[in-house]
Amino acid sequence: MTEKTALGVSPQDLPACPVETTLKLIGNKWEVLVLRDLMPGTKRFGELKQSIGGISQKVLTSKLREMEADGLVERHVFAEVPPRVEYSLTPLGRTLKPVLDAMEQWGTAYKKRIAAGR
Amino acid sequence: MTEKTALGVSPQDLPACPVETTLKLIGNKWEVLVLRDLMPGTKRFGELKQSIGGISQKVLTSKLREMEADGLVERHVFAEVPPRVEYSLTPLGRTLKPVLDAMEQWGTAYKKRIAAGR
DNA sequence: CGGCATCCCTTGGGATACTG
DNA sequence: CAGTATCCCAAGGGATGCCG
Repeated sequence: MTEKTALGVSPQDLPACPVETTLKLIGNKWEVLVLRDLMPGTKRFGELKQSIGGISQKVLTSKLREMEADGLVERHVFAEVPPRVEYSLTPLGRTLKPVLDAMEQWGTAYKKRIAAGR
Repeated sequence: MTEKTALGVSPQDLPACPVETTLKLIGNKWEVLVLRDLMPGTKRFGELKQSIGGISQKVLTSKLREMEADGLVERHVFAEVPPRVEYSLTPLGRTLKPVLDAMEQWGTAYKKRIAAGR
């Protein structure tokens, strides 16, 4: 890794194929679901854990850290008792909306197909 | 699992969220890459293994079987010596093109971003 | 060539307990 | 509440060898 950018990503580390590049950032199921749940707006850690469903807090924490390092997610800590931490998408993270939308549309169409018995 | 369809998928098994439904079918890195490489057209097993890159034939075989069971991929065996097996997308598989396109476009834009040092 | 079968290892990821 | 720290397990996935 040479010549790091602000995001900690150097261009040479990225695969030649754009699709693989995307997979590097959101190739994991949990990452996609975090994206989906933050797309509408800011959420607290606990809310996120609940809305994703079935994720342990250890994994959620690690995924959020990765996505933060990749510049997709922002973390805001409030100096309160009890502590409050809010997560939101960065502008870069929000640019992934078309991908999420495509997935949502396909899933919807697919379910109609299945329901129709095809 | 009750009332199975021709694809072996029953509607009740699908998550309520369309995005999760899509993830069930192509939530894996390899599955996305198989899709990408079959999108242009038919490929033989060996070609696929090469073009995907970094996948073992055991994993490729298992992923192709899964995708075949899900109705995304078709398998054509030719009775020749040496044997030839060709894989192609089904009409259903081809409907995933918008998702792949969205990922490709995002990856391209992201790499420009990184190259520009942002 | 295109598989299975087998062995084996790394990793993702869950559960629990503890802390600021 | 939002973590960190352990422990532990199951699954993903690589390598090799054999077969039709």
